[in-house]
Amino acid sequence: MAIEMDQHITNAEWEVMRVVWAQGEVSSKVIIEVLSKKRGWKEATIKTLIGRLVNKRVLQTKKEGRKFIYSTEVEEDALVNDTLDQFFHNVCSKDVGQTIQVLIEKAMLSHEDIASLKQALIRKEREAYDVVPCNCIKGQCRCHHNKNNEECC
Amino acid sequence: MAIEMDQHITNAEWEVMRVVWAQGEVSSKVIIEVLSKKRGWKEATIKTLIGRLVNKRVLQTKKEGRKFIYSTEVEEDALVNDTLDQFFHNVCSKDVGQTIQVLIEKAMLSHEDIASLKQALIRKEREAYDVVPCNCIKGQCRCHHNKNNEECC
DNA sequence: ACTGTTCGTTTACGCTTGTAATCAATAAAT
DNA sequence: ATTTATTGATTACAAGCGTAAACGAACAGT
Repeated sequence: MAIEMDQHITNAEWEVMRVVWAQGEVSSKVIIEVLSKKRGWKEATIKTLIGRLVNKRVLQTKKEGRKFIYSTEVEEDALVNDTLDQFFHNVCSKDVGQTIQVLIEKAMLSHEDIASLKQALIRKEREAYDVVPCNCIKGQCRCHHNKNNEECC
Repeated sequence: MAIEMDQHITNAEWEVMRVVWAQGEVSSKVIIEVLSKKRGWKEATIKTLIGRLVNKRVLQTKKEGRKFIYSTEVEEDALVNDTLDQFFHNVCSKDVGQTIQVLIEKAMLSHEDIASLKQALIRKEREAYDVVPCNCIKGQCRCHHNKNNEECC
């Protein structure tokens, strides 16, 4: 990721970011058109969101006449991956495999996706565990081996 | 999932939930022990979080003397999956495969996990797309085929 | 030159969240 | 019986968030 993404992007802000990612360089006008239609937000609301993203330096601005063109250095896939990483802190490492499986089952995947995922799994085999070590602390995980270890379970 | 999970669980609340999921039936005392150690939270803070979860009816209570035993009907995997589902609304369906791949690459997986994921992929092949249809609206996605369609791209 | 429109900025406001202190009721200890 | 500890409930409070109106400067149209 190009920028220190300690920034938290809220749900409403994601909508704005998606427009910026889609368009690359974009005026507030366009963002407002897209989102007022999609979400029924008032112009003012969308302006607020843009303003907040600029404050957080997630959006860059370039003056063009009296108005601004917005863009971002934050890459979409980087932010998606970071956000998911964050979330997976809430899940025991032993359960991640199962969780990914549910994702696969629910996703719409192409043949190409599937081939690529299979390849990834094959590569993964080289570093696979017999049993994935649990990363939970004692008291926060059901697995209860290793009871005397601070690092659960 | 056993209960209508329109409920939003905040990050801080997840910590409490993980204790409840780990223990099944648990007193505030234990929750406080675990989380004050893990997060350095004050007793009062953790009580607030428990109280909020009870208000949201995410936690059930059973009186035992003057104190309560807490439990939940919300299942961990259901909540994890719901939350991920939610999040994936922010991602173009065409990109989900790639996103899952990054998850796989970063995850710790067992041989068993991998075998199971492979199976899931094989099953998935039967309903695989040649090209995954994009579910974004116009203006929020880079893929620009089908320009005249409201449902992008 | 005036007027309406556009667009960024400022202000608003109630709700949620993280973090906690205080209070009140009860139980335990002396 | 009085004191102390436990524990749930109430109150607090600043920051973040969703949603938006109002303001002011600059532009566009006439």
